[in-house]
Amino acid sequence: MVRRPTIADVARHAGVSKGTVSFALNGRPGVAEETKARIFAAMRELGWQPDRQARSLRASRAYALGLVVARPPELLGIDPFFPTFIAGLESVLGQAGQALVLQVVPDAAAEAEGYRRLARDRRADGVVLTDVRHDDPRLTLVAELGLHAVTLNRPDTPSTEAPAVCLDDRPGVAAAVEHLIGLGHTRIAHVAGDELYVHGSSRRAAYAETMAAAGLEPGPVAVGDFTAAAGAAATERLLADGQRPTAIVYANDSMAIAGAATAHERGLELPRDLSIVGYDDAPLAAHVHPPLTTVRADPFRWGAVTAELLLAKVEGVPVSDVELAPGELIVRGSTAPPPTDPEPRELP
Amino acid sequence: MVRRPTIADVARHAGVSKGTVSFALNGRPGVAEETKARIFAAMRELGWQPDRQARSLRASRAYALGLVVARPPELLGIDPFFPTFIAGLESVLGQAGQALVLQVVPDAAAEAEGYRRLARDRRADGVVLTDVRHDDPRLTLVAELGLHAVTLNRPDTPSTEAPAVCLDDRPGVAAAVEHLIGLGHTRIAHVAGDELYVHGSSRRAAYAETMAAAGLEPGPVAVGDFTAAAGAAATERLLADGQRPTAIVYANDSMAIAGAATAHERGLELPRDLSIVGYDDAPLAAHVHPPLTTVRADPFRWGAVTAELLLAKVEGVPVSDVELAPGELIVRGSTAPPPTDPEPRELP
DNA sequence: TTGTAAGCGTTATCAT
DNA sequence: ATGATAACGCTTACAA
Repeated sequence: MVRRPTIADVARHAGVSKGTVSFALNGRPGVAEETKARIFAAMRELGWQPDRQARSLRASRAYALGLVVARPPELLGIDPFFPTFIAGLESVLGQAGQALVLQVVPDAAAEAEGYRRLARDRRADGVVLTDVRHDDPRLTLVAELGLHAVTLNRPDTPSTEAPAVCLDDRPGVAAAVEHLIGLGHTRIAHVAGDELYVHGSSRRAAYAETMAAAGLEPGPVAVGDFTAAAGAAATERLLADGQRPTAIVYANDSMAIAGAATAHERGLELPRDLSIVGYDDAPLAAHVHPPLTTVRADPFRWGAVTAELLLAKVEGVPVSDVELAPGELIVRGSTAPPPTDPEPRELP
Repeated sequence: MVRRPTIADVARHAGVSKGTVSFALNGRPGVAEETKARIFAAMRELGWQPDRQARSLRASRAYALGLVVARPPELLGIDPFFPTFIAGLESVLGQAGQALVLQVVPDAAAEAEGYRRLARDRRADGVVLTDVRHDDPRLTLVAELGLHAVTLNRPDTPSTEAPAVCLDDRPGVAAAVEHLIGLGHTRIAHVAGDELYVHGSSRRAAYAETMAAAGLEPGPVAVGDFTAAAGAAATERLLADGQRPTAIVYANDSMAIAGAATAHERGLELPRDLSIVGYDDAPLAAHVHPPLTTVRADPFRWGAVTAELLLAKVEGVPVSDVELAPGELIVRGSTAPPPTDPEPRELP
């Protein structure tokens, strides 16, 4: 570990003062072209880069963004969203010389503590708020903490402080329901995600509205919490019902895959006896039996755009909400016309 | 945003000098009990906490650990390991007032660049090396960069510089093979992970050794890369074989689940016609059809222990390798005795 | 156009 | 036992 060169070394090498080097570096007016060239040559020669820690102290900036992920352990491993979203964030942050500081915590209380730590230790200049909840308390929290923030999709009480990066999940769910209706289904059930979250209830609303728009009675709805176990339990409830649905739209792929397994266990054959649709297009979706019809969003791009927006906001650029292209329906083998007999066959 | 108090404010408030406050804070000898009490009272009263950025500059430390995850996008979303491992890291780092800076990159070249950035920007004091490869070039890289490091499992040329946190995957794979042998299987195939990685080849070796120890011919081995698509393709190859295996041991759950779907497509019924075993116990493993027999390690604990070891190393404490309890076999519905007819039934 | 010097908030080294 | 003062490496008034 050799001592790394400082701005003073560069200044000495170029025969100028520290201040001049700083001005040249940051492109301020008032440095002659010729000296500027000499300074840059010295920088290259010494391999000097401004020290981030010194700059951080001086500017009181972290040059980093924060992300606190609050997920129960079972949900963590299966959600295909986060890793790809983070890769998207990173694709922008890396270029910008910024870092991502990540926290993974089990629940909402620990999450709040996470934001507090981020602010107290000046680890991040801004944070990304994912999994927006109804009346989300984090909006006021981050405002108090003086952290810049952006939300993924709009909270129900939009904050003027935190712009939203929106990827509307309703068109995808609507397309799924319409696809099933087009196949001839009329008894279409829904396994919703946790209604605590905006994306849980917006998917549910899209389902109900699309059914209603087609003149169909919105079928039974079972609420899960996005985990595979909840998807299995919800499917149990729906299938035990007298008027068994011929199709089920799930709020995510994990629940859909677990639901398919549950249907299998009950002796149903998919998609002959039951059609199912997921949401996310998880990497496994194409590789289960039958391959899962689902909705594919673009988490990578979502991450990239989120990073850009938040960085701009941190820099003081005025920003406003961004709308991304909605996810598209990917039709695979888990959907087919409903059974032809007027009444669904009895369960064995 | 009110100006936060500095150590000078505390000193003034307590009627001492900055130096004395610092000594009291860091528990150095040479501060009278009575003044110490006065100083702590002042700290509490003003709500002062030492500023991390100033401390970082002074000590030339980041008070953070780094993790660079290099994964192809398809593999990212499905690997149940990372999120839980990170949660484990976090459980220790949070307590210790440290942060985790994460990078997610697509390939090995970007990964090296990631470590360079971490070091150049002084973002992390140490890094975790996951997915250890044979002749892993990262060991010398991080040494050059002056980053402390620990590896997950031992590289084949163990570095004295970077201790390893080991969770041997061989006993789990051996238990899987023995379980199948106990059920009466003799033609047991293996779908290996990428042989580039130590955990790819160690699982394969454990499979082969256990077969040999039981006096069985190690069956065909197909190599995948841990993705679902590769698992499906590998399974195709194994099933197309004349002497079709009656059981397959996969190097991870993603490939196993995809393999099960492939077998289904070919008209096989699981576990009657084919038994399969995975590795990881992904959250979905218990919720596919049939529920997957697999090996469960403990990524959370692995993360926690890794963080402890790496922090100790950063602090200059002498450390050595740590061995964790190996994963255990979880028997579910995807394994059963082989078909009774002497020859496996013909494929339709 | 350039140099000087004063911060940013710590910790460490000297005195006292 | 405590106080003054100088780093750490940068940015930015202000002077020249």
